[in-house]
Amino acid sequence: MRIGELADRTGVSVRSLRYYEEQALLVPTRTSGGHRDYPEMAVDRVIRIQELFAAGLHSKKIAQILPCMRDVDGGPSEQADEQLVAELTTERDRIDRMIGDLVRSRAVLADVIDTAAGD
Amino acid sequence: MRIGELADRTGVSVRSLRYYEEQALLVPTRTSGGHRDYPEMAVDRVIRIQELFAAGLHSKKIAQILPCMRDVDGGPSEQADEQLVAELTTERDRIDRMIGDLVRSRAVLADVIDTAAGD
DNA sequence: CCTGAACCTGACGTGGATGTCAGATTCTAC
DNA sequence: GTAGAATCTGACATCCACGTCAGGTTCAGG
Repeated sequence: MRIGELADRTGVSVRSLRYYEEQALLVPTRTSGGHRDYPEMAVDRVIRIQELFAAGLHSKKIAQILPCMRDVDGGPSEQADEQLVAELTTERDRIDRMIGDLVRSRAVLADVIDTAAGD
Repeated sequence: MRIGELADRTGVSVRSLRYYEEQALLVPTRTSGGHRDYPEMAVDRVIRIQELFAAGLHSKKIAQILPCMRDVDGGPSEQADEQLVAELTTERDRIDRMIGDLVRSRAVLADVIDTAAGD
């Protein structure tokens, strides 16, 4: 599919999709005229990439993770080496703390909203 | 307490604490010589601020939220107006989606780690 | 063909929290 | 009072995903 359609279907901007290619996160094939051509599975991949960005990961690390993901269409993948596993463990722990922060912030907002409404 | 001690006790940099003052998130009193002087409750407040930053809120909105928080030492507070409640509701929903993203990303990382370790 | 929509590359701009450095002043302990 | 640590102000630097604009090319329908 073309880049515009992928953008529409994922809610991600065309600019961002070009950025993903630049960062080697999602490299499409090209039509004879040079236009980007994405496969169906790109939709899922874009969503995963967005989730990983939301979790505070940088594009370089995402590029390392993607080939190690299991649920990737088209079979298994690479194996994370020792170095990467160590880094991902650190990231995972950071995400755990971050989830805690979000849950507490969520509660704060809900409380402010409720206090204004019910009171 | 002095800014350095507050930084040590919260894990937040001195630079950030000065930024919080600039943004009216946490305004300390001053010693006769002009040094910042923070009360005990500043420790909790800094932690709350960090959590709200982690949740993707900007300093301007945090500045609006802080006076409306219930758990603030020193009694109740202001009431969020209709406009603010609407904005906070949007933010709350965004945080809910973000938590979902983080949980899924966390699972992806854990899976990559496990796959590399156990396989 | 021909036109308008969609896409291309390349480059520069942006926002926001924070790092960092310089030069001056204040605090603390002796 | 004096040295050295801590703090002060002000300004500029940084990171990084993404916005945006310019000028040109490709694509799809009539």
